[in-house]
Amino acid sequence: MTTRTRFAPSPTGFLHVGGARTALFCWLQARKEQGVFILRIEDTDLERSTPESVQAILDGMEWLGLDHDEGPFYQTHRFDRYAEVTKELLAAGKAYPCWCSKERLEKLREEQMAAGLKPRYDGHCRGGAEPVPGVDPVIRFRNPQVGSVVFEDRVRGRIAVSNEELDDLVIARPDGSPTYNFTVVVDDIDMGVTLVIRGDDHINNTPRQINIYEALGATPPQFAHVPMILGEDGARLSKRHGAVSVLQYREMGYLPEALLNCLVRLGWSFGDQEVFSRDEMVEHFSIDDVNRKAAAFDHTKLDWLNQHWMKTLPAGRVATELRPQFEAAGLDPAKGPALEDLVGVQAERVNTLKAMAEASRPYYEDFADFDPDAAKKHLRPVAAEPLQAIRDTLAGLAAWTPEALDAAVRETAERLEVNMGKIAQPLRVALTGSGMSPSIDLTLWLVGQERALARIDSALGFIAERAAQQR
RNA sequence: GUCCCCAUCGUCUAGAGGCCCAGGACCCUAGCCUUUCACGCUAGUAACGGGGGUUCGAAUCCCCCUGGGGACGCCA
Repeated sequence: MTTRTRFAPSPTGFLHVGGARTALFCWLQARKEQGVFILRIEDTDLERSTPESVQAILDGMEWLGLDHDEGPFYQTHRFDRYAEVTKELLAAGKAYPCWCSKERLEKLREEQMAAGLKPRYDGHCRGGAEPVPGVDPVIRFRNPQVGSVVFEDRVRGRIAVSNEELDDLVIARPDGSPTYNFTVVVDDIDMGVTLVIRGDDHINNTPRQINIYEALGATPPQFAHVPMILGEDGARLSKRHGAVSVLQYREMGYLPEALLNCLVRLGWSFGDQEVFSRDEMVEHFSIDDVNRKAAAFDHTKLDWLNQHWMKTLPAGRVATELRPQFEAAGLDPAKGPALEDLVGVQAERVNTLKAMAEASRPYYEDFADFDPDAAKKHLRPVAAEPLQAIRDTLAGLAAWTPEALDAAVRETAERLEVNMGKIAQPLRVALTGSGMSPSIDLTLWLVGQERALARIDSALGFIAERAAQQR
């Protein structure tokens, strides 16, 4: 039987990293077994679901490259189907209407808590109750009262829960709209899902869902409950941990390859291997190897992986992701070196694309001032001669290539009998305004001949002006 | 409160009774490389939560404790 997995987020917010990892695991397992990956939007909560969230989830999935084979299906389009199944259950006596008021239920809950019991519906209407005039009833599932539900979770192992712990859950509200525990079961049956991979906050729901499968005469799928992702402080990941939305990571300049790589290693490993390409993940991943412990999301590791992938991926691929960062930084890629060339030089110097765009500013637009510290240290009168010398050499250079530029700088230093530093540092400050940049040949290469000459002239002017002031 | 789940360096993890006085990676520190900043390379610090068992032998199996998380909705 072909494996069919599904990712079923509810559109009440963005796609966060926890959801993204669940989606990744579903996707990987399907791809690995050449199965089918289904996307389903669980939007039965009309109050909280928004079209923006749906779009954010779709965008996030697309950016990560987690493509689905079927769907997206929307539960709101399937209300007729749920109503139909509810009717069947009612007809078979496997569900019943309940007129209990919320007030009564609330009071019941409080009493049970006070008595040290687990709050559960007491079955007041289970035996058939008198309709309350003017009140639309909810529909409750008639859960077995004896025995226990046992299932073999593919990451947790055997889990057993006594039916005495469960109660008769609501499957339809007074207005007829269905509830979560019911819709998932109906959908997973209708969509032929064979393996349910989801967060372990759903473990407690599983036994009651299995009871519904059985009431419907269906064989439950396999389950795999993956541990949650925690924030860096070990608490459940939430907004206050900063970025949790996948799309925010794109904005911050992370590559999807890096985020995926980081996520896949949370709760899963393959020997000592840390770096995984998409293909390697598919090749080696197995849901059965996922461990049970909740893991904390580590941003520093993501930074490391991001840089790794910026250095490793084809420059053109990285450039594609870099382009939006230029726009965000207000930089025009047309006004400087080709982004592919830039990536080749900058990838090893920063760990996000955002930082790369920022660090590349001098190659795309003129800067107003020299960094005061760098200028003070390197744009001194003694630097005037080397700067003039290298300017003259550069002005006559026919080939503006890293090789030619490296040779030009070295020869000039040799000719003047000074250390490389004596010429490279002032030149660096002249070219970029700061004391930090790629190696001097590459810096020159990126700045370009025309700009380089003009900036050296500015620097020479700055030195002269400063000398005049001090005199 | 009741039920369920979890427990190896700061973090992610390897480890499925002897190969482990516990390995890798990130972070951090030191050194090397070097025209700056990085990259790279080398080295170092750092963990089996506690207590009982079982066993010739336990990080690995069992029990208790402690600590953490989750669920208990007419949310998903």
